Amino acid sequence: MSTQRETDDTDGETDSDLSGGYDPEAVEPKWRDHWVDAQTYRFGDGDADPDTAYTIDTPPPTVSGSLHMGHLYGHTLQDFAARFHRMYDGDALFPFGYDDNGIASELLTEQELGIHHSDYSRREFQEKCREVCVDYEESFTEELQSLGVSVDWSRTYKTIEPRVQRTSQLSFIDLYEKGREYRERAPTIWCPDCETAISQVEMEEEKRDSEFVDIAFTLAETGSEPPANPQRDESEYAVPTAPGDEVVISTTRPELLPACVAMFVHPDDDANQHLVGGTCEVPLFGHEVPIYADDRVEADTGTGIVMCCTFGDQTDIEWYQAHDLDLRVAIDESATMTELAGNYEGLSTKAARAAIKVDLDDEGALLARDPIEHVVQVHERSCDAAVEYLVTEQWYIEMLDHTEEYLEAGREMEWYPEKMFSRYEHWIEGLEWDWCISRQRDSGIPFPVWYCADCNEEILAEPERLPVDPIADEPSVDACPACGHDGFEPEEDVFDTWATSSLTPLINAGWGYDEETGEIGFDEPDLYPIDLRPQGHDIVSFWLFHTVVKCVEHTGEVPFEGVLINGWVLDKNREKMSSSRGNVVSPSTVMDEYPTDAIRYWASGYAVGDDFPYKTNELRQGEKLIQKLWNASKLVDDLASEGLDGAPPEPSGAEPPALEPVDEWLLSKLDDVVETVTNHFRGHEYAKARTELRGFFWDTFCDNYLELAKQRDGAAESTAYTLRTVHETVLRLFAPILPFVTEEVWAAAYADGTESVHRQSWPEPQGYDAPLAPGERAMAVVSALRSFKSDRGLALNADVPAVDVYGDLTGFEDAVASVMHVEDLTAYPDATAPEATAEIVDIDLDYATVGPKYGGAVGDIEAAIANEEYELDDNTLHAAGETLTADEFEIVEEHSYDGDGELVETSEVVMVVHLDE
RNA sequence: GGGCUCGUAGUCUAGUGGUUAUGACGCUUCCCUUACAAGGAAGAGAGCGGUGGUUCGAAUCCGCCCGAGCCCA
Repeated sequence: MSTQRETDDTDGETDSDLSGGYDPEAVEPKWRDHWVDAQTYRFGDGDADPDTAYTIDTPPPTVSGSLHMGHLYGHTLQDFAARFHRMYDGDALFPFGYDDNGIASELLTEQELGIHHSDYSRREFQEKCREVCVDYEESFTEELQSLGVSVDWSRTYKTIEPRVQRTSQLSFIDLYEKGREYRERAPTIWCPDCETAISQVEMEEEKRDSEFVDIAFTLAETGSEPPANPQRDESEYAVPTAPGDEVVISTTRPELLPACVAMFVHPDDDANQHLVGGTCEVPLFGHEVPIYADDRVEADTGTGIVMCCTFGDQTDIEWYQAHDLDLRVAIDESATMTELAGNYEGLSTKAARAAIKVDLDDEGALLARDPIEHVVQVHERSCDAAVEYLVTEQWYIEMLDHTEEYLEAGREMEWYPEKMFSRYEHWIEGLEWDWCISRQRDSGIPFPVWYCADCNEEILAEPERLPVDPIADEPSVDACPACGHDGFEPEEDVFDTWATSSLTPLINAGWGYDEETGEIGFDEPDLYPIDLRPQGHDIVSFWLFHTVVKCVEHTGEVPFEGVLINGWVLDKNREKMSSSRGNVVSPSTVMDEYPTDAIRYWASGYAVGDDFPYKTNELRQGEKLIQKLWNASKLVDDLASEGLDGAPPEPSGAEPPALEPVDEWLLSKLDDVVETVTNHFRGHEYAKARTELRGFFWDTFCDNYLELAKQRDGAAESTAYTLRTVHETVLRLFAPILPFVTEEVWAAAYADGTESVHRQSWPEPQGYDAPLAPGERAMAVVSALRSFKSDRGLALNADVPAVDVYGDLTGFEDAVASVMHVEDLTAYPDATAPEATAEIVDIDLDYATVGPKYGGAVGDIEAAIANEEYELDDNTLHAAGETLTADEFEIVEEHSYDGDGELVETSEVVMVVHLDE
């Protein structure tokens, strides 16, 4: 919509005036195009100090489809912060990136084109990936721009682009030189579908239907003398005691039998202790395996005897390492049975599983089969293949020795909301693996490494040569520095996606190698550390964590001042949206039906970090508000212009020499609102800012002040000034949440040229400190008179001959009288109504002071008051043997009145209304 | 199984020890009052998931139970 749009006559497009109704369908596209064309949000154009300007590190999404509600909410939330701080701090860096070098992008490409990466050369496949990603990214960008987020589109990046490749490879070299990386042959988590190592964080659990089978091994020898009467609770199988007896295990994976290297029983399993130290023969395959005791055996599952294969799960790996077991590899990188599997060689694991069951059955070794649903570890999201554990050679970043530093880094950041820190904390405390960063894939960023063909010496590329592709490029050295050999093998692996996407704070601040100084540093050091990192709460543990690891290791500094964690958008029944449930709501549907400002208003209405439901009736609130804002603006425009005898309104109009009390009252309230709202925005409390602002604008400004202003013929200058000042300030305060309608009104009422409301400074309190009490009392009188009229079926504009108010209304008499159509309004400060009698009906205790002071006696005091067993003299209350001072209680009176007119009494005001003249 | 959250009118939400619990949507009644009927005014509607404690006092603190979600095994 925006990037490819024709750019004709943008000046004409932004014409705005306040006539007619507000039409978001016309206004919003106009501004979203204009903002992109005019580069309204370009960073660094103003004269703001880059060191104090606000910076946001937006985590680059992987695009695998169109925008979903999570994107919509996440980006909107970031935009609240960006827009507020752009005004508050003078400028804001709000960049954007795409993560397109990961396995997710490759899977998308395979899916989209119906191909498999192994059918192409690496280069060819990379080309295809980029083509597919470009298409997706373009439409994603358009959708994001149509949301109107204030991203600086001149500061975008893709993680596959050469600049980012250079950064990623430099990161590898820097960490290598710091001694934080190593290469090792060890068991790794392997996806047989993608044919690559993956890290722990890329696994997820899935429930699958499976079959638990009981398989009989043959006992070759026992480790010690069996007990006389071995008993096993709840087992249908006899305890094996002599060679030749059956040793029964349960498994879901019989195809791992050829990889079986040991058997285990629990050390507390008395019935089977005699097996420990003995051996068993594996059925079908015939090899003998030792029997050990280990407390990692789950005694409650199966027969209490388990087999250990290299490798079926993570416990197998632990046993393999702890007991120094053999390595028998029966499954290869593509989940095909190896030579070790004998007759089953060449079968897939699935086919082998079926075949082995048949053969076990033939041999009488298959004792039982039970269908079960169990949890398997699968490769995340789109892949879904069950993982294997293979011994392979991989690169790792060492982390386990620095966990305390990473924890400290987490403590130094501000967490919004605070409770999310514990998720980070627990993740680090539970870390068990270093970070495997190599992937056997095509479309990532290659390791800048070669190996000596003779001695395996690691030879890294020089920083100034980056980016390099070791497969295509030669190392800079002619001979191995270690042994002098002149042949080299390129590293064929690529980085995992987090190795790159964990560098975004560095990418945004221009971290790199300076060829002139030969040092690594920042192009824009003022931008680092980054002020804010927004993040979904599901990926705090890995994405955010890995970013902290990388940045702390590279710079020694914590990368973020604050972390903003967003929750999920749930469906209208508070359930997570998912395609399998069929409850997904697409942002484009929502954006077709509601103004973007209304969507943003809805998105601002929840505490940061909380999940919240998508409810269409919640979106109506925002719709109503933007219409109200528009209509109020029209009235302000009218009134303020007339007030100045037709002179055009100016936001910078000078304060008139004398302000009317009602105007000063409103400006004083505005000061309070500015202060409160600013604090809410600073603390990312958007919902509170929203509520405060809406309340002031709608209730105080529109329902009270504007209604008054409409009726006031005199005091024009004071009113016009106040109307403009408050209106203009409210626009600025609403701008981060409602960018379209505020921009449109601003353009119509205040912009003197091309300046956007989003480039204005944030309002500050102006120092009005008129006492608020008379104004509040005046509003209470208005409210009570409205109620009075409503109760009697009178029109709100019905004339009332006279009202006597018993309270101080200084300065507000005329305003109240005109708005409520009272012909003769008299206020009697500190006077009681004549001919009125007051009767004490109750005494309210001030529990905040009475409670702690009198403790258990409070109940007695209350009882005494209820039974009227108390005495009042002057300012003290005697009850239940206690004496309470004046500040500890309040007398509640009820008035009766037998004069002319009707007594109207509320908690705030007492008055007499005369309906007859 | 462990950890962290959450449970307030029909719906969404505010409220982290002080006693007629906030606001909005929806609902009822009245009103087209010189911006706005997508408006205005007046109302009804919850005793805060259940339960047991602590306290003079609990939606707020503690225990247990029920329900939901996320993270980690």
